[in-house]
Amino acid sequence: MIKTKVTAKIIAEQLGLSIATVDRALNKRGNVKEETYQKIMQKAKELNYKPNKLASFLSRKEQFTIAIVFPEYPVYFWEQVEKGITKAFNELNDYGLDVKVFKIPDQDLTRGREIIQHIINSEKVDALSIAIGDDPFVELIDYGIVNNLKICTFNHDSPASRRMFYVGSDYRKIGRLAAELTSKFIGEKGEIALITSTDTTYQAQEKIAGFREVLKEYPNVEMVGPFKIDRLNVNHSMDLIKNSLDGLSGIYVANAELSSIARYIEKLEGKRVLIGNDINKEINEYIKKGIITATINQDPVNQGYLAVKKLFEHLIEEEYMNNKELITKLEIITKENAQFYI
Amino acid sequence: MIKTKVTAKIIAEQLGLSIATVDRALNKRGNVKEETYQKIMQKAKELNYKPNKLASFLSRKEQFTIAIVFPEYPVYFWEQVEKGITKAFNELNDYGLDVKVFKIPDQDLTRGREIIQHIINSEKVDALSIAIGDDPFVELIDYGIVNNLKICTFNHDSPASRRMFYVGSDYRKIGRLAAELTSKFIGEKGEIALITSTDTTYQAQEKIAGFREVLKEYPNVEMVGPFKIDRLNVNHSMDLIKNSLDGLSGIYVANAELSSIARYIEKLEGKRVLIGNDINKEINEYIKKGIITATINQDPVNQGYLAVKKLFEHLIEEEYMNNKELITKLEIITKENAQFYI
DNA sequence: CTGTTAGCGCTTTCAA
DNA sequence: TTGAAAGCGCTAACAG
Repeated sequence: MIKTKVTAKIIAEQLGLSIATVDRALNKRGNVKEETYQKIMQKAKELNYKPNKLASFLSRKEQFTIAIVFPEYPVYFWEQVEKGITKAFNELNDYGLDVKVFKIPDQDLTRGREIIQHIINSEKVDALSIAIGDDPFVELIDYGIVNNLKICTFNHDSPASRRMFYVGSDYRKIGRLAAELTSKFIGEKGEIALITSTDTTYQAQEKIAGFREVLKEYPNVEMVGPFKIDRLNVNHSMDLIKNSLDGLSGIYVANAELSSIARYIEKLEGKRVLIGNDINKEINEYIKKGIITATINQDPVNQGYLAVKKLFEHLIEEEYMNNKELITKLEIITKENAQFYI
Repeated sequence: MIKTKVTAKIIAEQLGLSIATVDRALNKRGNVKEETYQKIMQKAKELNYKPNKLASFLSRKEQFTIAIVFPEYPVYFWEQVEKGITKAFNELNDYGLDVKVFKIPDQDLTRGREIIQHIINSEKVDALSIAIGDDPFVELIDYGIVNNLKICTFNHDSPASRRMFYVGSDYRKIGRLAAELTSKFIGEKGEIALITSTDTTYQAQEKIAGFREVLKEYPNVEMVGPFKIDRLNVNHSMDLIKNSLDGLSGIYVANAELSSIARYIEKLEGKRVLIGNDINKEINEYIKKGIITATINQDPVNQGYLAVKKLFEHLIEEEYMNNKELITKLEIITKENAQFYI
């Protein structure tokens, strides 16, 4: 049995209409008599018509440009995000997508503002994905939205803004998972230090809050800290809290200094559970050595991928998302499954 | 600056040639004078020409059919695999892919042989993905290969056959990861029971071997078992080993009866670490209750997706894979990240 | 409201 | 060894 593909042409022929009319009906572009419209739609359903995306895109010859803005630090994390961006680009380039990547030098929010401002004003971009933020960016995002840009945030949300959607982790859940893992690995009894960074971001706050929430479920586990570590001077910061670390069963490192801290911990006496976030080669080495017990991965590749892909789908109106949150999954990495993430 | 897309036409114009000649050169289809060929290739590189996949597929009008054969049991696992298959189908249907799904009734290898035999003889299929196996299927696979079918295995390999590649877990690694997790969760000290099924498959053997390997790294952890559980009579089988379970710190369930066993364990006195494989709603409930500590996920959706996608890429000769293994990742699921997998 | 026509970028005859 | 022409399935003027 030969299966003839059902195309708009087939429908047109069977109904004695022109392809143009069929096309107008199928795409609800109006200018079709109600009666004809019904006939076409019915025939389409009857034959199980599926429009061919390739042909559609090819003939429409639209071009879309998505700009994507994110920080540089920590490098290993954003490199993985960029892999996902590249993956989405390769997948969608033939469909008319162009992607422009802007990396913001470490912590330079002013530069970030300038770049975004410039992108909006250039009017050469259809959509924008932003991973820097906190409050000062809300008005900038809204300004872009008013100027007809489609904007989403990723990795780092600005919920107060009018961005269309957010792609990334739920940081409270990271904290929750960290608390669960650390508690279970220390045998649900003992003290856990929470280490964070000197700058108190919303994300860091959320992690701590989540951590505390879950610790309540473990009556014999206590948290000490949070201890703030200066990322430019990890060893010194650690020296300052060294005494507090004695007798602890576990440590959760909520900032990006996991490997430096692992290096420091390695030299200390005694064994303790060490949990952190994300992964790179260095972290992997400490996992192999048993210094780091486990790490929580934010699926950075997928974050980059979705930040582009979902925006593109939004642009072509395939999926319409307004004020949604696309929470990416949290993966637990230990010695025996680290190979899959590195 | 307006970026003109570089198409074969542009190259042709700039070189004063016809599109046909340019196309022949670009696709190395011969019948082009060496000199002309060089000119074209150089120009293509100079302009950074990238062929448009959509146009290429549309004009080539090839159709491919992939058949995919897998068991029904355990249902929740194969449902997830099927989701991945559907995802790949939806993604590639416009490119000319058709997928035919064959589910083999529980354990009925004879039926499996018949179906595969029939698929091969029908000559209506270009490629075949098989997830049932062990030795008796080797000659069947080789027969298909001889008959010009592209064949891969997934989830369940037949390494002795001439299949082009395998997509799925490394079962030894599952066992290894299970041992690491259980050991760490029990505080690296105590006895762990390993529960498996009555039929001794290669996969089960591998898991056990991996489990033993890693336990050696934990001097204070001992394994008891493996205990074989009859899946049609879980409670009875459990009753038989109930006494051995007293005083154990942990249990690793390597078969597909995790939720039944969790239900049984729930009623026992005392608390122990319980680790298993895969996830469904019922398993998730026991994770939430704290009966199941963690479970190891084989990424079934991705297995189904890749089993189709990679075969398709092989068919269109985009990626040529011979005798390769595509090992899918192992994910650790606990209470606080289970929501992402259900 | 409907149809005709040209064209997206590439592939494939067929003829020169 | 090269080129002209038709066509994949859909869309977008434009004319009627």
